Amino acid sequence: MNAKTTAVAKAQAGDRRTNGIQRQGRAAKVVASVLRATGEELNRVGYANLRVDEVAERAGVNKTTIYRRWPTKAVLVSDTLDSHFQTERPMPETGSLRGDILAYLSNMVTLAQTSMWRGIFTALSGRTDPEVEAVARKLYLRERAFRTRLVQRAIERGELPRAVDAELIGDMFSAPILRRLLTFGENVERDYIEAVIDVTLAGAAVAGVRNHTA
Amino acid sequence: MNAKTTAVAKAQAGDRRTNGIQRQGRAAKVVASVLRATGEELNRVGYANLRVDEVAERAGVNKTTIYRRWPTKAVLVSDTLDSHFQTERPMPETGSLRGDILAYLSNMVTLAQTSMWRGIFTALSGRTDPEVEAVARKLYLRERAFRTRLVQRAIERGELPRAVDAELIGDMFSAPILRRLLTFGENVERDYIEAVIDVTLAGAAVAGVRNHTA
DNA sequence: TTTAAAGTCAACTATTTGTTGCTTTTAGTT
DNA sequence: AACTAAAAGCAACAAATAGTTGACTTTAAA
Repeated sequence: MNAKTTAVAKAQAGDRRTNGIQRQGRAAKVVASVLRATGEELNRVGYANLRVDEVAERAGVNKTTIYRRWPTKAVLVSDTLDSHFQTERPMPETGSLRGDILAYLSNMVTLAQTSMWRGIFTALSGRTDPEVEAVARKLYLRERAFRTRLVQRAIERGELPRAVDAELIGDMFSAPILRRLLTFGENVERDYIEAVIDVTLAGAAVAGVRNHTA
Repeated sequence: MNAKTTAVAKAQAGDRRTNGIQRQGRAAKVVASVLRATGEELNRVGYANLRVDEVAERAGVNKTTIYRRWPTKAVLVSDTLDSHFQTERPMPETGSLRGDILAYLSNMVTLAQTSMWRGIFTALSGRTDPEVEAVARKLYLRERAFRTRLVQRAIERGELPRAVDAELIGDMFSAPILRRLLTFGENVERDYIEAVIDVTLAGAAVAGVRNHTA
């Protein structure tokens, strides 16, 4: 699926007539440049209007070069998204669940304001190809797990009752924010974020919150 | 923008040599057939892969006929969405806010399971054209206002404190459900819906929930 | 200096959106 | 029943863009 991986693997294999791994410097430069250009174009025109020719031009590279590495536009975008989700975000450590959630959501809103991430968010909303959908799903599950850990820790510290469904609480404080960020690229004010957190945590604190099975 | 409206207006205008409104029966049949076919194709292949030729074939109509009424694919889809949002949904009247919200969300989940609405939801997520985006925004605002009214009524009945932000509460019980429905077409179980409602209402009941400005 | 991987260039195919001119059908009017 | 104008059908287009191919050039490592 990932043409870059394929190319690297082929280079590493190298038969008798091959002199080992080569051109890594040049290849790395091209890959980095194309992925960056894809992200920028994504931001400029969105997924549906992304033109491979324009990505090539912005990257200072020939269209053919892109097609030799990435078989389709979908794979190119999918790889671009992937490359930006490599870095694991650090778990917030503010001392309170409320502070941790606020840090998590503020970080998300900040990211959504950078041009690169706007492009990525655009692609995630407008996805229509299986490859891109797969990346979106992976990211979604990763973020959900991250939020669940955040809440679970707080339960273990005794900040919330044991009966609380950590995954559900994670959904509840993130969904209204994500919906506004992703659906129309709306800005989200800090007051709104805090209000969402307050209602969620007040609701979670009430004993007897039932578990759901999912 | 809406080519159908334009055509009807032209027919009604009618100069000396025109014999008034004509062919309404035929025109209506074609419009209905094309809009239905568009919804069905939307469900089958999604917005990005929608082919006007295939819509025409499914509608039993020539491609040219579609282009004469709807100038672009985006307008066709936009009109299709519009035509399915005409009917105002009745306000639930179960006697309690919890019941009303449950009815509202259950109805939404049920709609999302029909093939026609799956298509519409697909288009709403994958929108990339201004016309389609405009319809999506209109629908979003309408639903939000509907939910706000639902909560506001309950506040006036004394079910929730006056200080509660009705719009925020509406966002909070709907966003997690909509996110699952729209983002990946996931099914949403009744337990999950009830859990979301319980946490939201418990949180809202706590006095001193701050208002946000938005 | 040699060599093979990787990039460039230009020309190509295939698909799909949207257009145009002409012909045919249809439903209301006479 | 014949007439007429709107609207549908049909076939042949143009334009944009994804993706391909083969011949040639550049690059970095041995």
